[in-house]
Amino acid sequence: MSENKKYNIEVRVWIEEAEGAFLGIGKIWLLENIKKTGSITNAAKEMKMAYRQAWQLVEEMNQRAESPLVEKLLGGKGGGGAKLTEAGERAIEVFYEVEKRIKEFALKETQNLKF
Amino acid sequence: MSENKKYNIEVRVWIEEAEGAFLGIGKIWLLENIKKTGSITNAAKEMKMAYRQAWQLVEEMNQRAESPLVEKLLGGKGGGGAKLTEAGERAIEVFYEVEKRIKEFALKETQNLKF
DNA sequence: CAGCAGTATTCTTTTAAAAACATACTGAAA
DNA sequence: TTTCAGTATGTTTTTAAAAGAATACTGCTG
Repeated sequence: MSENKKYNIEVRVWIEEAEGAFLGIGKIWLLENIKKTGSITNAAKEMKMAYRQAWQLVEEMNQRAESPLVEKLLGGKGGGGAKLTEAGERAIEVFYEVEKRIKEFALKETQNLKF
Repeated sequence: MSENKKYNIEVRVWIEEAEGAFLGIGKIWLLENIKKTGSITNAAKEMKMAYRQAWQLVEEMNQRAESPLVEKLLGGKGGGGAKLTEAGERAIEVFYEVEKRIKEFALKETQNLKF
C-alpha cells in the first residue's frame, strides 16, 4: 500500500448538429478572439492560426447555427472586420456553462480510480 | 417559433496519468477484443487495425497502469497469445461505469440548447 | 480613382499520423 | 530440430490534415 499512481478523468465537450460538429472549445476561443480584436485576421494571428482555417471555422459555425454567430464586414474603412452577433455572444456563455457543469461532474467521479 | 434546429451535447471521456492519455474508448475496445480472441493479432484483425499499432497500445496501457492490463504469452503451442489480467478486466468495467455516468449527465444538460 | 486593410478563395507545399511491409524472436510440441 | 503462430521491432510508403503562398474582391477615404 504505497506506490499509487494518480489518474484523472478528462472530458472533451462539444455540440453537434445534424451535419456534424458545430461548436467546441476551439471555435469558442476563435469567437472570443474575434470579439477581442474585431477581425478574423487579427483573431487568427492572436491564436497563431492560419487566416484560411479561421475563416473556414467561422463559415462552418455560421452555417450550422440557426442564425450567424459572426457578422462579417466587407471593404470600407480599415478593409472591414468581423464582430459577434447576439447569438455569438450567447453561444460563448452557453458553451462554457454546459462545459463547466460537465467537467465539475466528471471531477467528482475521479475519486478512487485505480488501475 | 418554428424552424428550430436540434443540437446535442457530445462528450468524449478518457483517463489520464502523469505521462499522458492512459485509457480511452479505443483502448477499451482493444482490451475487449483481446479478451474475446485470446491474442493481439486476432484482436487487431477483428478491429481492422494493424498489429503493430495494437501492440503499441497494449505497451502503453501496461506501462501506464499500476500493474499490467494485458498478459502476453510468448512462443509455445500456437505461438503464444495475450489475455487480460484481473486489472485489465476491472479497467473495462470502471471505464464504462464512469463514461456512462458522465454521458447520462451530459444528456440531461442537452435540454433547451439554442444557437 | 488609388490606397488600404480585411475578407474571400484557389492552389501548392509541408508535416505528421497511419498504414504497410519486412524480418527477428520465442518456446511448446511433434 | 523443424514447424508454427503469435509476439517484438525497425523501415518505408501512403494518406490526410495543416500550413503557406498567391491572388482577387470589397467599399470607405483622401
